Order: sequence, then C-alpha cells, then structure tokens
Amino acid sequence: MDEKYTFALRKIALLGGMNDYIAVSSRELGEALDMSQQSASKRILELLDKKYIVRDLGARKQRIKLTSEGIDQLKGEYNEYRRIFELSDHIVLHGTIKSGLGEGGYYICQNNYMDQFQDVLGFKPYEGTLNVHVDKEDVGKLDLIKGLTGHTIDGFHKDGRSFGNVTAYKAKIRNVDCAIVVPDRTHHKDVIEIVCQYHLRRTLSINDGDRVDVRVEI
Amino acid sequence: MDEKYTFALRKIALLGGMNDYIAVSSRELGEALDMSQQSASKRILELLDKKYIVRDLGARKQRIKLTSEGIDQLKGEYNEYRRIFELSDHIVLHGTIKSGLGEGGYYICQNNYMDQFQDVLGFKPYEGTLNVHVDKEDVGKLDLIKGLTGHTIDGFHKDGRSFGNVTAYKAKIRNVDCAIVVPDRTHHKDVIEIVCQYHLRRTLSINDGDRVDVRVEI
DNA sequence: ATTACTAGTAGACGAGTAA
DNA sequence: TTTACTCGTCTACTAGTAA
Repeated sequence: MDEKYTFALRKIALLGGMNDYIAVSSRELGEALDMSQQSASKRILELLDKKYIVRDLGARKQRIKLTSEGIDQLKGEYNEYRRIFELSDHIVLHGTIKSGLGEGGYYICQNNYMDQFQDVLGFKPYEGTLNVHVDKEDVGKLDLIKGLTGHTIDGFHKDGRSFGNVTAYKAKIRNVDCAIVVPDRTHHKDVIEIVCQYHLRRTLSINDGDRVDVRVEI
Repeated sequence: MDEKYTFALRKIALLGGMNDYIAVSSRELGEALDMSQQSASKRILELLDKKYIVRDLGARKQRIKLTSEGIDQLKGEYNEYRRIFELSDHIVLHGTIKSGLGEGGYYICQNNYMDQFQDVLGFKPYEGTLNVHVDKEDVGKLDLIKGLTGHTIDGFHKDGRSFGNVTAYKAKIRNVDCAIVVPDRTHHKDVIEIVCQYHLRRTLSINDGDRVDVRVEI
C-alpha cells in the first residue's frame, strides 16, 4: 500500500512541492488525485504521519512541502522507470574534463587498490585518475550507476589510515576501455574519477574543459 | 484507481515484460506486487481486460507481455517523473550533425512558415535547416519536448499541397539562439530540424558528424 | 472559505477451493 | 503444480457535518 502515497507525493511534486512550500487546499489536492476533499485531507495526514511531507497550517490555506524522505520515495520509483526505459546496455554520462589529481586520485593510486583493479578490470591502471565533471542534467544517472553491481574493490588499512571499499564500473571513453571508480562511502558529487590502462589525456588528446562522453557498461 | 494498474505494469516491465513474453505465474506476480496469488490473478485479468497486457496461457505457466497501450501508460508516468526530476529550465539533446537538406528542410522553408517564425521567434530564419541526429539515449526526451507548449505555426495550402501545423521550440546551440521545428503530425524520429537566424554550419564551423548539444528552453 | 471528524458504503483483498 | 472462482472481512472511500 505504499503506492497510494507515492501517487500523492508525485502529484504534489508536480504542483511544485519539491523545492518550496506550496499552498494547496485539500480540495485542490483532491482534484489532482481524483478523490474527494475528505480523502485528500486524510491522505495529507497520512503523509505527515509518515514524514513524507511537512505542513505549515495557516489560517486560510495550508502550505505543504515534500521532505527529503518524501523525495527519496519518488526517486525510488523514478529509478525504476529509468531501469525500464533508459537502460539498454549502457549509460552515457556527458561531462567536462576537470583539472587536478584531486583527493580521489591519491586515494585510488594506492598499490593495494591497483592490484585489485588488475584482477577485476583486466588491466593495471596508469597512475592517476581522470576527473570528469558530470553535467548537471546527468548527475542523477550516478544514482542509477551506484545501483548496479559493478566490481567491488576491498578496502584496507595502511600507515594508520583507512582506505574504504571502492566500486569500479567498466566504461569507455571514445571507445577506449576504462573504469569509473567510486568510493562506497561517497555521497552525491558531480565529479567522477576514471582509471585507464593508458594516460587518457595524452592518448585521446583531451584537456581541461574538453567535453567527453563516458559510456558506462551495465 | 488507475494507479494500481500502472504499479502492476511497472513491475511486469521490470521483470522484462516490455520486450518479450515472460513466464510469470500469478504466484510470482503476487510476490512482486506484495499481494496474494488470488489478487494477482485478478489483477492480470483486469490488465487483460484493459488491453494493457496480452497473455499466452500455456499448460504449465502463463506468459505475458505489455501491449503498446500498456507501455504508453508507463511512459505517461515516466514523463511525470522526468518533469519532476529532469526539468530545470531546459532540456539538453545530445546529437550529431547530419547531412542533407532533407524533406523537412524544403517543407520548413516555405515563405508562409518563415513569416510566422519571424513573429514568434523574433528572427527570420536563414533558409534551410540544420539536421541533428539525436543520440539513441536522448530520443525519449523528444516526447517530453512535444509535451511542452512551444510556439504553434499554422499550416496552409499552396499549389494543391497541404502544409500542416508546425511547432517551434526555442533552443540554443553553443549559446546561439535557434529553434527546433517539429511538424505536429510527426511520429517518432531521431532527427530534428533546427532553424536559426544565421547559417549555423558556417557560424559555428560545424560539419557532418560533429557532435552538438541542443539546449531546448522550457 | 478552510480542515477534518464520524458514519455508512462500496470495493479490494485473501482464504478456501475447484478445475 | 497451475489459474481463477465464491465468499466473508476489512479497508478506503465519500457524504454529512462540525469547528
């Protein structure tokens, strides 16, 4: 019975309730949900109870807004649709080459990681990673990718510092085999780290600011 | 109460029922839908009745598949999610420059259309259109765009031939103002026609096979 | 206008079971 | 094992109405 909640949340989101509080009477919500004012009022109370929305109950009209939990509910359903409609056998990330080795570069270049890359990817990465700044409109695809199985690279301890698990996803840039590497304990970022057998900048003659398409295998 | 049907259709699609017949017992579907075998069986009959699925009732196990109507149901909901999550104030179409004036080019370059373009777009297009072959993974975005209001260009008759209504959507290629023009009575294609005040190939130094991002305004 | 209670009803669901 | 019927229950809805 989770379905009726996401249905309501979706309609609220379409009314603009994702970013801001919106003034929606129970009568109006009932119209959007094709149900009575009374039922819509009840639905709002249920959504409040489940912490999917928050409400500012003014004198004339209530104002409601999705919580991050509510947004997550929608995202889950959205990702199901993406699995249905978008996934052929690859996902294409559009982005721009970014400068710097970055923290991730140092992180990833540990020998322990490198040996494991050799095993799962079939090549020993060239030292250093290529950073790609993923276009805003493609950042959501990273969620999808993290939902894939990928290749798990075990973490380890060294010199008192802990290096966590990393997941590698096989990919291609301009038909050159490479892999996206993502530390498991990472939250939303718009920069991805790419490892490759070759020095990608030199091999493909790409530089900071150049646009690239990263084709991730599924 | 359409919601429970799309819920079932979505789960069937996730099981692979979009492309091929899949063997799913009512027991299994019940598991996927978190309901009893009996209710799942009933749901299947309802979906059949609504022509959302077709069934091949074998001796041991039934095999089901979504119909195009069923897929359309899902697409409708999918597009709602895209409006929620993907639409900021633009949609980016990734594609490749394609050669030839094409039929659309001749079509669009009629004076009657051109005068109307001047009115709604604020510029008189350079004669001829730029054809962009939209990447496979972005073709679905064309659905979204066609769902927008856009600018309607009225059709007309000339020399016994009828020219239908056309819709123009303001866009930008590498920050140059242009517009995508779509004949209203067009079905799924992966090539879009673009009009612009300037000769785009010359202005931007682009040629067949070059990749471009078309940023469509909402 | 609002929101939201109570009461009554229609329909969705699962158990039991037949084919 | 399947699919799918009947039937009883219980939930989800709407109408009426209060605040």
